[in-house]
Order: sequence, then structure tokens, then C-alpha cells
Amino acid sequence: MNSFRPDQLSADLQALVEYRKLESGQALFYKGDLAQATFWLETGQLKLLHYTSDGQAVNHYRIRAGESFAEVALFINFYDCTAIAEAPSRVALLPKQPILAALRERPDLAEEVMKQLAWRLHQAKILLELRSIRSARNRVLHYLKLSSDQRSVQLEQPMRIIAEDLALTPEALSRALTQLEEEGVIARQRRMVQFL
Amino acid sequence: MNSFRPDQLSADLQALVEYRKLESGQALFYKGDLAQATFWLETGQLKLLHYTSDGQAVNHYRIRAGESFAEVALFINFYDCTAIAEAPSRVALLPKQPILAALRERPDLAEEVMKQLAWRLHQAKILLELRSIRSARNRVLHYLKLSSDQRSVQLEQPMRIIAEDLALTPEALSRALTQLEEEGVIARQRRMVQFL
DNA sequence: CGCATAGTTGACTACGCTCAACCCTGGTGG
DNA sequence: CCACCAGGGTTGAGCGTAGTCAACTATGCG
Repeated sequence: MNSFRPDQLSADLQALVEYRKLESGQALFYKGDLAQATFWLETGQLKLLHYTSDGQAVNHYRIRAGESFAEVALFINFYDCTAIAEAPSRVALLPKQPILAALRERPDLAEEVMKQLAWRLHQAKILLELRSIRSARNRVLHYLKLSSDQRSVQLEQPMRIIAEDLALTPEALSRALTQLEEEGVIARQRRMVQFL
Repeated sequence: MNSFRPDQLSADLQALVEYRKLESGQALFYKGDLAQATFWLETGQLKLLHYTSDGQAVNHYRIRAGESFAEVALFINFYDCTAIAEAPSRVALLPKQPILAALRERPDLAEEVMKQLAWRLHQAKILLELRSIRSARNRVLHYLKLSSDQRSVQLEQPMRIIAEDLALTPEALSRALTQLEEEGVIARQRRMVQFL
């Protein structure tokens, strides 16, 4: 998760790293921008998303402090999604060409990057799987199972955020949860959900 | 696209490669199987997909002769989707551990794999984007734009396959196309579609 | 010419979205 | 201590659109 942690890079590479501060809501790059760097998030939180032609935002995934992201940028010319800060953030900009050169020299770094890319692809498939479930009930159920360690889930985020992740309206999510409860599939108390 | 073309591997690695023949419709691996190898498709065609809990198939992408695939398997323990032959096929099985070792020795190979992983991730995001368009009309339009070089598209595959890729029923696809035609957005003659 | 298959059209249904009202909780101030 | 308010969450009614199933048409092949 930290392939490009700058302090693990060689000194001459570190010298090329720039930092950028972002306000909450500010964009780091937009879909279609020329991809000139890959990144590592020092502090804060970002989300990667795109917009449909009618302006709806579609979330890909969130980046938390300590993670590198947009490794894909090393191998394509334009960013394929938009990155927006969800909290005040500080990001390390890792310029493309020097990093590519370093990858040729350092198999350990290359392996980290491969792991990271594989992980993201895996996650993307899981997301695709989730999103391709049509019914709200089953989509929510699948989501709960994904995020449950053993038999119960603590819903940390507000319902409207969870609804966003599920590509549902808050109303649809609410209805799906009550339905699952009525069916006796889950039980709820406050933000705690458990399977029966 | 051919990172693991066996004839480009060292002789001792080639010695470890096994081949497997598949009938049309036969599975190479299932989602959840222990991931022990990555693959290269010599001849034929495969599709990668998963099944929703109610048995619907959801396509990820197709593999054509000459492509390597399932590189992700090198870095995760279980396949995250199912691979099924769409035509009689011959597949090279590249065992995980020796390949991982080779990647540490050969930066050129590692770079190929990174490129391939990045490409797949890019494609997955494009698919996610397509699938997250709600209305059939706009989804079809987006698809047409994606697959059009300049102003027109030749629809090579039968409509029911295209509908599958779009996660629509053939009926919905048909209606969307006639609607776009009535709106004067596209014109159709046989399987040729052009923008107006 | 007749049949099989792909594609289209029609009628109906189901389900998620929209918008609005309502409820419940926690926090604030009188 | 309680009245008030604000926000997140829930419930309700109506609508739109894709799915379903069936009938029909067009195309290609024996």
C-alpha cells in the first residue's frame, strides 16, 4: 500500500518529489488531464470518481493517508478519473519518467507496484460485481457481507455516503435495509447490523 | 499484450509451462479457485465473467488469441472471476512461483506485466463507467462512441452479445437504437451505425 | 419453399428514482 | 428543564424506465 512512500526512495529520486496541499473539495487532477505523475498521499483523504454525462458523480474508491495511487498514470497518457480531496490533504507528486527509470533498476519497487496494480484491479472487479447486482435488496446484502468481519457490521459512515458507494439513493438504501430486517435476514440497532 | 508469450521466456521457464486444451463452453478456472498460475492464450477465445447470486452472468472482458491474462493471480490467492472458452482454445499455464522469480530478474518482463495490469485496470474503469450509466439510451450511445473510430461503427457481434456487454436485454438495446435513430442522433443500415 | 434463428415490437409488470412530508436524535438557549 | 431547531434518516405517493413474456417480422440456409 505504500509502494512510493517517498522516504523509501533513493535520495536523488526524493529530490524530484514535490508536494502539494489540497483544501477539502479541491481537485488534484481531472479525468482527461495529461498524466505526468503518480502520487502518494501523506495526510488527508481523497476520492477517485468520474462524472456521467448528466453530471452524476460515480465513485471509484477512496484513498487514505499512507497510500499511493494513480500508478496507472505511469503507463497511460491521460488520467482516467478525477481525484478530489475529501479532507485537507498533502500529496507527494512523483514524476513519471524518473519513477519509470527507477522501476527498471529496482525489482522490489516494481514488485510493490505490481502488487498495488493487481490489488486495484481486484477491487475494481469487486466493485463491478457489486454494481452489476440489479436489485437494491441484493446489492445492499452483498455490500454488508463484503464489509462484515464475521457476523456483524458497524456502519461507520453516514447513510448517504454508503448509498453513494452503492450507487443507490438514500431512500432506496433505507427501504432495502428495512426490508432485510422484516425478512429476518439482518437485525439492526443504531448503526450496528448483524446477520441472523 | 503478450507479456508471457512462452517463446519469449527463458528455456528453463519454458520447460515449466504446460498447455491445456479447452472445448467451447469449458471453464479454465472458477471464481474462488486457488490461483496457481497465470495464462497466455495461444489460440481460441475466452471470456472472463462472474455470476450474480441469482445466476446471471456478468461479463468482464474477452481474451483473444495472443493475449496473456489473469496476471492478477500472481498476487492474490484466489481467482476473482471465472474463465470460460467461447471457442476451442489452447492455453499456456504459467506457474506462479517461477514466474514471480523471473519478474525479479527481468525488469523488461516486469514492465510488460505492469503495463498489462495498468491496461486492464484502465479497461475495468471504462467498463465501470459504462455500466454506471443508468438509462439504456445513454448507455448505448456511450458504447457506440467508445467503439467508433471517427463517425461510424460496424457492429461485428450479434445484438444479443452486444446487449450482454452492455448489461441490457436485447429488447432494451433494440429500443434504445430505434430511439436514437428517431431522434436523429444516429443512422442505421444493417449492422452499420453512423453518427449524424 | 419452409424452417430456424436473430431481431423487433407490443403489453404489462416491477422496481428504483423523485419529491414531499414526517420522525427522531442531539444540541442550544431561554 | 424543557422548548425549539437542524440534520440525518425514514416513510409515502406517483412516475418513468428497463425487464419479462409473447407475438410477429426478417434473414439466411437447407
